[in-house]
Amino acid sequence: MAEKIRFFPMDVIYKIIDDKPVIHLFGKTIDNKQVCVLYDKFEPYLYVIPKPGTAIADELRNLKITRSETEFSITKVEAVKKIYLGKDVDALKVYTKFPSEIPVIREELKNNPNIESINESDILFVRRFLIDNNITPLTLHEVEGNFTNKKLRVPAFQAEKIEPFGTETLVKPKILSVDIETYTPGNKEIEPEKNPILMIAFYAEDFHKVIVWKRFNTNLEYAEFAESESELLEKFKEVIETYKPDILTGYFSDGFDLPYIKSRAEKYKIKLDLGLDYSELRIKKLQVVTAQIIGITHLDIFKFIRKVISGTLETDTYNLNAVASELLDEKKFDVDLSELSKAWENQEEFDKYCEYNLNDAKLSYKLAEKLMPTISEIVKITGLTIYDANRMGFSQLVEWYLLKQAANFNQIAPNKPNNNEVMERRMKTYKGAFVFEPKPGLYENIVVFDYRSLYPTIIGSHNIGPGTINCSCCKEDAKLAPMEDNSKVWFCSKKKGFIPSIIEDLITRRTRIKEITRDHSDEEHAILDARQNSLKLLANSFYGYLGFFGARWYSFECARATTAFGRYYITKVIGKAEKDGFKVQYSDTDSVFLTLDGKTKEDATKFSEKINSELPGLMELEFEGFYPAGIFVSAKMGAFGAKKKYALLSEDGFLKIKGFESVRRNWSLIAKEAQEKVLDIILRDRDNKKALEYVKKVVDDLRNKKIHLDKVIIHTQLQKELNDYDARGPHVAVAQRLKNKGVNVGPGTMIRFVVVQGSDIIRNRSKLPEEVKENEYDADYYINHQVVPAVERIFDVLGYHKLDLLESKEQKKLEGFF
DNA sequence: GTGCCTCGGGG
DNA sequence: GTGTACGAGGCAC
Repeated sequence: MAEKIRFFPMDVIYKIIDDKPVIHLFGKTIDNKQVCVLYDKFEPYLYVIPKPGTAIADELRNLKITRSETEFSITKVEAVKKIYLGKDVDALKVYTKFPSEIPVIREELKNNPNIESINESDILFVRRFLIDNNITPLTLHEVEGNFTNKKLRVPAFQAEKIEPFGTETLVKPKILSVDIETYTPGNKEIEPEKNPILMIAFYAEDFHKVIVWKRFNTNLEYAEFAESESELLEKFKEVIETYKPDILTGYFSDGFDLPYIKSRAEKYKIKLDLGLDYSELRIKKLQVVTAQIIGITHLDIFKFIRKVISGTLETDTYNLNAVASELLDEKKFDVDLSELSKAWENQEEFDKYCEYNLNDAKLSYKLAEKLMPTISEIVKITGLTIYDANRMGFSQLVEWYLLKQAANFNQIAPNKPNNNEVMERRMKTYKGAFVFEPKPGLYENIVVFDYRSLYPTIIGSHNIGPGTINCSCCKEDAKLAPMEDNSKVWFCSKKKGFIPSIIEDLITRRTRIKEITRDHSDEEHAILDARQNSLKLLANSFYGYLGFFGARWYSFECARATTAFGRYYITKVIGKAEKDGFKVQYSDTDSVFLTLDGKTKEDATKFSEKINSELPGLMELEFEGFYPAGIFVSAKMGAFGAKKKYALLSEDGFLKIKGFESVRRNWSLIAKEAQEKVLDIILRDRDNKKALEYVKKVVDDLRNKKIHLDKVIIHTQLQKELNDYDARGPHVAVAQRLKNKGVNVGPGTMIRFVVVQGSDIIRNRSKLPEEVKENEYDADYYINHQVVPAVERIFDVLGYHKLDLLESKEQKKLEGFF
């Protein structure tokens, strides 16, 4: 009698058992128990597209290949009707017994003159299985079959049938976070062959532990001792075996913790057979190192953050401290790691290192917990396992989403480019977005409009994709894309293409979620927000994907047409706005800034309604906001190119500042304050004189040392190791002195310093705030290198000169000489 | 510019 | 494992 169970798949592998490939789906049952579902009825295949007018099915059926005394053969050939890049094709689905036979068959058929192309021969067996059976990790499935005995750490269930069951998602996977500290004498290189692991911290919701292999006096209840490093490693194994996490996480655990543990275990000949199938922790060294445990999802939260989240973060270094500060508002403990090795030898002050170790594990745990909704959504959209999604960038995520959808849309996927194609693709460039530079100045009554998801909606509305470009069915009466070189590019107007359909689906799903989000509680809100955000990230990646050299659905002309349409639509708004009597002040890619110029807000609303009534499909010009006042500042054309610099005052009194240095951290507080205050006075009080007087006051206060020391501290983050700096700026010099004092400094360390009076070069006058007395700072430095540069360009716009700022009441005459 | 190499993260 | 990988920045030429 067959039984039914319901479970959430998490990790998938296959093994050859009894001369058959057997899919193993590790996951969690509905009553929260680990399980492994086995399925042995899925067969490997590839697609062959024969040349028109040829018949090779029988030839294939009889094909026998012998390689190193093994015979490979095709088990089955099915004729299938498919769509390949927009064209209907009669393809052959060619099956083999084992997945490993697929590449052999492909190589054998590669040069067959009757074959147009061989496709989908490089899609991994388990991914093929998930796609073809519509199985999405982390969502509920019903399985029919029976429990069976297998040499696994979890119960095995032999399945006859596996089907998705509703929309339920695994809510709370058991996450265990790991972090190690190692012996690194002299703060030198990390050498796993030489140096032992000293301690390992674990952190989970209901479980905190630090294991150390030297005894010391402590009251820490979570500290546990091992007698040796090898015992420490055995205990590491034990913790994972008994805690049974669904997800093992760490910060850069792919590249550091797990490989280090593996290499120490090898030294002691300890088998790390943690896999739920008793397989060993696997470290794969390709271009990047990865660590995998079968059945337990290894989530390297650092990798996910760098690849997927980084674009939405302020920080530009992705070390644990910086990321935890921004996402969790928590920091690493301030512990000098270079002292760890000494403390280890002397067995002293060990509590703080244990606390440090546990805290790091806790931070990674919290990051994993916080990002779970986003990870989970990406998994549900793409159908990849967490493990796979964790290690992919956006172009790969888009591609796997397309591969999953291709099956639903009866498409055969294009192949990846070979080396030559990649090289050719890399060479090609094309024209990007339209930018209308603002004239520096102060403006009133600014209306901002922007196109919602401009590129995704263009792709959808204009049916842009490699399957619809320059179709023969529309050739005669084609509506051409507005290419800058007038080249003839059009997209099918009779049939919706694969990529445009997919992207419109993403956009409408996101819109629907956004609509219902506000009716939900906080927790549900966070999940829905993660969903809509993941959908947005993915939709926004399509345009880049079309122009990405490694893409299967690459199309240079499609990417080029997308920006061409983008320029067309934004310049259309500009043209119409001008015709209607608005004044266009600024525009970039998908947004326009207009001044009313005597017209009313209602006129502006009507204007956008008119535009919208003429826009195709999902395209929409959104009213972003109305601003009573705003200032555009001329941007320096420096090494970074033209920067967009403006500040707007909203109707409800908020300042919106873009591109000003005040958002950067390596400015003293006094400079930031001065800049914000000046913008505030100019936009809110509309009193330029008052702003000028304010700056003069700050300048005077600095001269008279009335500004507090705290406000002149400059924060700069070290980007690399001290020895790697050629240009030894002030922060590097200060860091060097810190290091000489025995403080551990390195990339990511925030250096605080104050410039003091004197005639020496700046670097030698940069001191730690603690070393400086209240009135020792160099007023002239802060005036000329901080405050004045911060506001100078704003006053330029108002017609004042730099000298006007410096002219203090007491020193008017003196300054005049400069 | 082009090509090659290193590094990020971790201790 | 039906497989393939990044991207930025510095330096020499």
